[in-house]
Amino acid sequence: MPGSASKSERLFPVVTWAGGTPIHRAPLALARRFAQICTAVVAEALAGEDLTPLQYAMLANLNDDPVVDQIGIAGRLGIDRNSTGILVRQLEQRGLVKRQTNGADRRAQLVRLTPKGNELRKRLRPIIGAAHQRRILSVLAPAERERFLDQLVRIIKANEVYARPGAGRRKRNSGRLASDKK
Amino acid sequence: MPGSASKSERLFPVVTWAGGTPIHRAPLALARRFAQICTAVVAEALAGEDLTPLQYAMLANLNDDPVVDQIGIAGRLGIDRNSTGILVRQLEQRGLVKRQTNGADRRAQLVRLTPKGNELRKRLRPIIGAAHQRRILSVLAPAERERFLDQLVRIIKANEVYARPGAGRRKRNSGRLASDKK
DNA sequence: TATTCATGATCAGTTTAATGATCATTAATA
DNA sequence: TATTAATGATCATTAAACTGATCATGAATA
Repeated sequence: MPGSASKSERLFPVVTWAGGTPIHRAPLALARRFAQICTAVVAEALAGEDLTPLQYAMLANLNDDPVVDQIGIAGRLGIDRNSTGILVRQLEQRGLVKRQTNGADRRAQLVRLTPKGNELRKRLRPIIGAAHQRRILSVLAPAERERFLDQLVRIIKANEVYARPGAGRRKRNSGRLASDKK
Repeated sequence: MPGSASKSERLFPVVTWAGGTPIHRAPLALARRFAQICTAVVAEALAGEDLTPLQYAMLANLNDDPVVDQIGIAGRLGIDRNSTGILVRQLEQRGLVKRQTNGADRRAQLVRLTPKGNELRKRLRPIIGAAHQRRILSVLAPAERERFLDQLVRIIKANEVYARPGAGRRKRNSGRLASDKK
């Protein structure tokens, strides 16, 4: 039935192709692909370093403010505090970060880069930055790049309550079927 | 040492705040948050429907071309074929899609919406579209919205080889430590 | 035709990152 | 001060989505 497309179908048509595959021109579908691309580009730039993109992101963030606890890191990376603890331990075992209990608040584990971790961060940062530029932003005209990042920042700031880990995930047992053992 | 920021630090400064939390103004960090937001917005709009955002995305995509095999669906959603099979089975058990073996190629499982599935899709689509508009795109000036989506599409098209599932993930056992049991 | 390769699907098992509960410590309040 | 609530971290477990192997079928080639 041509001409019968609903309003939302007109707003987010299904005519966009990536490599011959139709995808929806809607924020959710585009955001998923965009994040995949950014992750893959960074992963490629990290090849041989034995670091995941998230581990790299943690190194990069730790430089900003050298004394952060794990809750602070979780907020910066957008992951939950448990995953953060696992990630910190992995990097600690490799000697890239160290933990020390906060004297003032002995619940908190303050995390900081070791000299070795800082060396690695300094070496990788221009590599990752160049990969971002070359693979992702170079598609946009130079004048567009800042505006594009600004738009992303504005969307994120306006929706910070939604920028949390675990959204859309089923809670425990909520998907349980009647046939499952109780 | 003020003024000593490296080139990549100047390109992607660490001065952006979302809710008081500093995040990096770099594609990877922004893309992660952006995808989180889109997922959470859609999940909220789907509250009470017992559908994950990905399940909804599959319903929405199945309408475009009613006869697709699971490999085709995987490509459209940007997930691997195994996850696709699991997702299809979940929706099949709820009577939203049905599978039938292709007569011409009996390897393939052709998936299509059932009338019930199509009803659900038609009911949800404007709800999801409105949530996208209200929560995400309304932040941008009307004239910016199309351009923003265009920019995302251009980045995706130019990097389709990177738009694949599983990037940045460790291969089996590659993270094994010497202390692990063999 | 027989053999080899390619493709769609599924099975078994792994990796990542989440949830929910709990412990230790700190802050707030009766 | 004693009690209760809040916070940072960790433990045990679950959920989602992946990898690698395998099976069935189909296509290409000797």
